[in-house]
Amino acid sequence: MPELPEVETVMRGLAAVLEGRRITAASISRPDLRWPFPPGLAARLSGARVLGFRRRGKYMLMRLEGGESVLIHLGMSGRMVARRVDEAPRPRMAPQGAASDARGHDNPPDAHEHMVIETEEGWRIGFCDPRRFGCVDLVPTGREEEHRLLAGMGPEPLGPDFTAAALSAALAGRLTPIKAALLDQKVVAGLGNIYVCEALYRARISPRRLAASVAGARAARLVPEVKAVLAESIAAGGSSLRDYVRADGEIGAFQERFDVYDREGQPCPRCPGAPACSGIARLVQSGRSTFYCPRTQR
DNA sequence: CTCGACTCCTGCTGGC
DNA sequence: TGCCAGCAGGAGTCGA
Repeated sequence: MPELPEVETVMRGLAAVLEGRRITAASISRPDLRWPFPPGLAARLSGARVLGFRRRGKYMLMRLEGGESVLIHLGMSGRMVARRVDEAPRPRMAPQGAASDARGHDNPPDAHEHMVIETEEGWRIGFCDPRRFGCVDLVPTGREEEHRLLAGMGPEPLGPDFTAAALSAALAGRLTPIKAALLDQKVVAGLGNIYVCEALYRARISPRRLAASVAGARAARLVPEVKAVLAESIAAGGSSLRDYVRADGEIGAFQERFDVYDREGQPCPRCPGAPACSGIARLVQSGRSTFYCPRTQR
């Protein structure tokens, strides 16, 4: 489930292969993902040189020569798989080893590969998205922020605009739990379920706390923890859960460092042996799992 | 305006 | 050992 660090990692992988290169071929294998592909996408990609990449929240923007940028969202299951054109597809990477491959029921490696582009240097990039929650669109370069999916998005959490004061202002008056508010991309761009849980844990803030009450000292605690957990994850190459794989096919390592996410019942790293701490708890908020330490998060 | 429920989709997991 | 229900969740949409 790509969140900001995973998108950043994928984007860096793509940039290494595509930046400054010319796209020699592009193809689309179905009419839509979450929404229809823009008309003529394959034709507009073919022959264009890739000038650069940037990221906005969980969106990647690939700038093409000719004044257009490609907007890409990986959704929940999106992967970018890069390989040489003349290379056989590599088997899908199984998180627990190759055991499941032997049963023969697995999809072929290229299943759900909905968009493919190739470069003059012989690279072939496939966008796989089994659940098809991702999307691809075209937007005029320089006007990306006006795109309906980017307009109104909150500050970049790693940027200078994401401050305690800005967060407090965004949360003022909001009666929803802080957990839900941080998932709102209009409050801050790029956080998902995993990093919200991790940041709240680090900041010792209860996920159930009223968003509006996260101001002052609490906001001042939370903002640096959000930045830290994201920066650490990017440095580790993102986290890799289930079907998410980096552009280069290697899996990220950050999931080994989760303090709370998906660790229900395990000891809280912050209170080892504390009799009052019953370990990491799980609760469901707006239909999603939240993991936290009931003793130290208030 | 704000918030929560619902929806999309497929692969993986766990319980029987 | 195999089957299948249930869960996973980003984010737009809609109804209260």
